[in-house]
Amino acid sequence: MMVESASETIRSAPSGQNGVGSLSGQADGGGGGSSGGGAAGPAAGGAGRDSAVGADSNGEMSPAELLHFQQQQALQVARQFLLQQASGLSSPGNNDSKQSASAVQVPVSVAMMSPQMLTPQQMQQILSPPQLQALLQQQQALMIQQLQEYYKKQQEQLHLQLLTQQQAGKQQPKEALGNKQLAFQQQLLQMQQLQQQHLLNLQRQGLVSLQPSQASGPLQTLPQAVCPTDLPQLWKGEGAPGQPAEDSVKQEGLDLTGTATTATSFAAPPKVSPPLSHHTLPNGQPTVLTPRRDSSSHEEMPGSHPLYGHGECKWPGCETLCEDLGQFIKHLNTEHALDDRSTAQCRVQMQVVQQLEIQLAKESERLQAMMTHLHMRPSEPKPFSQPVTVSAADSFPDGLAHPPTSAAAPVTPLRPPGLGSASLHSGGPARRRSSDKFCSPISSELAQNHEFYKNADVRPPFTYASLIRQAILETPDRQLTLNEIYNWFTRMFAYFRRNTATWKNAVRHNLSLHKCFVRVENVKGAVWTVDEREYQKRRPPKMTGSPTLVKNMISGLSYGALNASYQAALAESSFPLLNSPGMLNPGSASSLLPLGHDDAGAPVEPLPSNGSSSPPRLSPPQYSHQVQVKEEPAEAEEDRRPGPPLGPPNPSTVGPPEDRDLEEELPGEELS
DNA sequence: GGCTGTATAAACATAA
DNA sequence: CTTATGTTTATACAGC
Repeated sequence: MMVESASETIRSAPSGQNGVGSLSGQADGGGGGSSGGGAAGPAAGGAGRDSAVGADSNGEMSPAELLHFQQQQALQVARQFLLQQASGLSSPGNNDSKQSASAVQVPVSVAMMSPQMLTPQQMQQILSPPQLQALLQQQQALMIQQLQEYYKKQQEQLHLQLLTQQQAGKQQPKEALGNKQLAFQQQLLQMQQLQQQHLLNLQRQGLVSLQPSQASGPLQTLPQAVCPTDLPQLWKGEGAPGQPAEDSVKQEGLDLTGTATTATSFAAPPKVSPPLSHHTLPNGQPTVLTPRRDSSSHEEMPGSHPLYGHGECKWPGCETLCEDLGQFIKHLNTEHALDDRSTAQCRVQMQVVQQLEIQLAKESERLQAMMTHLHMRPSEPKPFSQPVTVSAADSFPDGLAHPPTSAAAPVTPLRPPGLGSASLHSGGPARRRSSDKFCSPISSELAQNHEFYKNADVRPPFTYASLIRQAILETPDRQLTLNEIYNWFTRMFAYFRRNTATWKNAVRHNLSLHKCFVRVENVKGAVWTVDEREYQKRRPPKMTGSPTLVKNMISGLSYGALNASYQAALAESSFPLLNSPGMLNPGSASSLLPLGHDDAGAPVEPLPSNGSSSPPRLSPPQYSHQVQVKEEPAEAEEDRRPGPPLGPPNPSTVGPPEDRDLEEELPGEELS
């Protein structure tokens, strides 16, 4: 093999991988990645990772860095403070608890994802509290002041412009006026973006070092919520669908809060995001990721206007169609001239934006609290005293792959409960067989960590097959085209927003390889469906019987200190059935192991909040029915025996005909 | 050490 | 011709 050189010519992704060890490297520390050459793998991977990561991932920080981070934190705190003031929801206690809580998480999630950046929480751990506090207070005050000042100035400026324009009135040539208004609009937009940016920054608390640059790339700083590749999307959201600015905000909000918005149609940039590119931008600049055309889409194009998109005016409440920019400008000048009405609308819009921002802040905070509550043990971070270094090194041998991306796609302070660490630990690819089975409750796990996977560049601990299945099952029709599957992947997992060539190939490979995936010719082409029976059938003996497996997993997961609650969480996520989802009781951990079967019970899997999918899933029989609906290559007939549409599937193959509602995760006990 | 399941990579085939 | 979609084959790993 040694196809490396060859592959390089074919696609950027592969080459990047080998060279940098993004996917493969991180996967198994060279295991999978080294496929090209057994011996060489590890070595190469190791070298690459060391050199790349070593520089910036070590836990130690220079004084300068510390200061930088402090400032960043101060900035964020200030922003938050501002917001809270605005919303009247100042809850210092809340804030504190949140921070301390996140501090605990940091080690794993953050460290793995962005070794080179410490979160404020971590900073706190490193610095002495009094020190930090003094600094923070100082800077906070400063920042707050500055921010307030800034906003004030902006407002004044706007006001001024409004006035001048009013005076200038229509006396000026239309063009001039148009320009002025344009400038005004842009400024307004800029300001809004700035504010949004602040909010977003707030959201990705803990992350820093993104240049708070201004207008140049407002949204670029909103990392974790949006993967670089999604930016265009976001912008489109704002600029295209003829939505007022508020909508864009909403979108972002959605993103942040967890709904799958971004990648809806996310057209993965055709093989353009080799890991390498990420690496080159440790600071999170997504530039590389965004192909020219993408970036251009949101860059101010010569002939574009923030209030003009998709041929129509995007002034709030106005959807007048305009042939071209010129016409639009005219329209703008006539319909939205500087009058009381427009000004008022402007103000309203500002308020809307503010409200949304506040709302976003609140929701974000709530989410944070929820996550920390559910996933983290408020316990002391003692084990992580040196989180970054340790975890980065331990769990992610190749930390390299992550930093970059994480930088680009910031890291969420959250971390997948339970499995999260597992996945992180194994790092790799869904390559954890056990995880697969064990994770069968994928939907539940997914539901719980939906947010996490969506934003964090962490490889989900599921096999491709299970992911594909999940994607398909989440659909009302239970069928998806290949492209839709791709989209689901990118939408649900930040991880799959890169290395597209690799995982897409894997997806296709899996679809073809596994009998459980059935291709059905449809009116609009071919779609893929899941043959639940096959799927269950192929599943290996559940780990029910093999405590060792479970044990191993846990031990493996607990790269060190896994406390009971954590384990509980882990177990919970793995065996949702046993524990009511949502509540983890530490004590339950022990009970989990025994339980066995992931599928045993059933069902209830909380669906991903994204709702797009139909929560109510069909029971197995129905499934099969549906699946069969489509005619299909009779080939595997005997195997998958379509069985009567409704009738109990073949007993032999399908254990519980009656199926409890178990939906997907059914049972595997049938076999055993 | 053999099996099995999975991940990756890649060569091909085929249809749009 | 290019691209997307599918199929297949080969190799490497991990767990049993």
